[in-house]
Amino acid sequence: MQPTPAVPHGKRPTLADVAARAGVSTALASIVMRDAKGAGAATRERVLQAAREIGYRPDARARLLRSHRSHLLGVRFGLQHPFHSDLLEGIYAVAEPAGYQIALSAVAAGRGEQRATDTLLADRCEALILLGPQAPAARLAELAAQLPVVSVARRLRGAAPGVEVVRTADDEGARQAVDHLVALGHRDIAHIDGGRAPGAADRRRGYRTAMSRHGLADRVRVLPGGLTEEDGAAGARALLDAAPRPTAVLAFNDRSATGVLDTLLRARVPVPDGISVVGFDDSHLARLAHIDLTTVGQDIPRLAELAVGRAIARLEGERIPDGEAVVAPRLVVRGTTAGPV
Amino acid sequence: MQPTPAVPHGKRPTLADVAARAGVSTALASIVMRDAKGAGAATRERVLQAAREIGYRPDARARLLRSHRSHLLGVRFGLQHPFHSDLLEGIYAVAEPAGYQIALSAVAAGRGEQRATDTLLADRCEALILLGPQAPAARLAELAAQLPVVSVARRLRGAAPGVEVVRTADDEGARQAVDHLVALGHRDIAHIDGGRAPGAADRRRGYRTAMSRHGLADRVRVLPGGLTEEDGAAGARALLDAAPRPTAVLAFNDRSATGVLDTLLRARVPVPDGISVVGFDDSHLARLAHIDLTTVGQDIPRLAELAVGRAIARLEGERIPDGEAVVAPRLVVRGTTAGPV
DNA sequence: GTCATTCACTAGAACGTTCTAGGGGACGAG
DNA sequence: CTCGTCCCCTAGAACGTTCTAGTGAATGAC
Repeated sequence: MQPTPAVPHGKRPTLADVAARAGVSTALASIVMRDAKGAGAATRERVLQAAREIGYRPDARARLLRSHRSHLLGVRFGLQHPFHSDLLEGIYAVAEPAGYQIALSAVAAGRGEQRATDTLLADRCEALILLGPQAPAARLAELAAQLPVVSVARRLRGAAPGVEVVRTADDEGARQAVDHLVALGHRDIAHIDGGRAPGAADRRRGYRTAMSRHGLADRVRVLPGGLTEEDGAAGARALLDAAPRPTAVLAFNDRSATGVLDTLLRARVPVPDGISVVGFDDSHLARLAHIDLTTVGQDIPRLAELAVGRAIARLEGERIPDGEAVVAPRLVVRGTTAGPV
Repeated sequence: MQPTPAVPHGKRPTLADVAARAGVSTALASIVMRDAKGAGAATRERVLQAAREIGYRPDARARLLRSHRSHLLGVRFGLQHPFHSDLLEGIYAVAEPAGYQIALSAVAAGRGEQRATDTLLADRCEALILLGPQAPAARLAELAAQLPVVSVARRLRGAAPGVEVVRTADDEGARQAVDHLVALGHRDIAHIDGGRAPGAADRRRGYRTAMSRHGLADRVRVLPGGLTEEDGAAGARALLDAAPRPTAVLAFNDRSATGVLDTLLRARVPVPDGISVVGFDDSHLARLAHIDLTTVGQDIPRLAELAVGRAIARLEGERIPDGEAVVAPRLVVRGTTAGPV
């Protein structure tokens, strides 16, 4: 027999039940459950015992209702973004040890950002962490007037006062990729971009300036792309027809790079000996042995730490260094890059 | 100027504020906010106007604290499973129109199933929907003694009384794949399995019985695999060395199948003309034009609908048909299967 | 012996809602 | 005119917890 819950269904045990069973006041029971000081050792044990026996669980709602602080961080994320899942891992890892709970709200088909935000606000979150928000800056500013808001992985140049921004230095990442390729001896380096995706403009710019800095401004070739394998594949097909054919490609992200690799493979162009390929994100995909993609990694744990840190800092009234928190990316060299033949 | 929230920070407006501004009792304001009957049209408008002006938002916690029902379904999911994300899409789509809110809790590194469950219980969820739970059946049964529990995509043969089970007929899916390949003329059909992954045993069994039913028991070949691209790639390498080389492969899932495709491509074995490949899941991956994988699709919307439906049925006291809810999969024929040469 | 201090504990209010019970007024039926 | 109904509305309790303000006893300082 497992320890009988003693309360079959319907009404769950309350603090008053615990107190009654232990023969103390609810206030004291509360003290014990919160592990606050003000209770004797013997009584403490007696209360805990009583709680265990009747299977008591504190009611988070009542608890938050009464306490002034809720210690609850609302995180809004997109269900279809593996990158967001990775960030969430990091956010949990930082927030819970810091004494903050996480309330999740997903953006899904038929459940827009606004809707997802509303439930977080209704849940009395103290601050909002928005992963890759798409809403107009004005809307974010409006939110920020009500509570601390952190935008992760979306650039907002001054357009949304009060919103904390945490992001990767996308331009710097593109620069690192170009530098790496140039160091290997490449000169004809193309970029299949991410269109209007967040970060795409910065990566495009980083690619352009890096090329110029190497005196390769005339070799700049940007192909319109997007964030899926499909976009990468289409870009690669366009590249194969081009003359002169570039010897290296920087894709917008790993998914796109996978599409590039696939197209090259089908066209019997060896990688990296025929064409070098660089991705962006260092996703699980890139690490797979049979893909083994050279890519620009985002420092996800650091992004998560900064996001949570800024939110908490704002809540606890600390002054925060002005401006965005920009995290440096790091090139991960694997098997898809080599010198040109 | 945007509509000034009138409450800068700290204290958010309460129902009493709305009532005071509209010149009515809080009870009446509550009626209006809940859209319940018992308020005149003019007053209703006046209250709504007041609420709008001061930027009032109902406090979900206080609301749930008072009402006997919370109409809150707790959903536990794994951050690293795209399949769970897809299920969540479906769950939101069904639950919200039915008048139920969703509380999410993620299983992440350093945040086990137990911990994830605890927060849901503390939030006073009325029922739990667990996606791919790994906990021992006894633990699930223990939970089920406290509140309705639905396990999605994990088989529990009678070991956890009180737990509702919703899952795909994995054996049937494997059968459909084999039937399709046999109809195309294949006889040497291999299976790269999923090891200990949920569903793997059923798919293995389905493959075996289908082969037998076609009189191909002596052609059965099961290779040890897993759920990643890597596992599929390894299995494919083993197949290429085998004699006689099979003309078709059923992979455990799409990720595995992608690994198979990659290996075949590298080995210059044309697909489908050299070897046919079938996946499982019909993930986004499979649908990509340059992969175009024939695969067994799980009916995700249906799984979600059943999961939510069972949870709600249990809550509202309806009698539920005995046994598991098993959803039929459906073969999606794309470009990676054809007759043998 | 008196006073302050500390400690273990308690009564009761408070958090922001919803629910129960009921109070007036208007209206129609008899 | 009286009664019953219906409609709009309100007072006050309740939900399960934490917080504030204490109470009484024991301890220690002088």
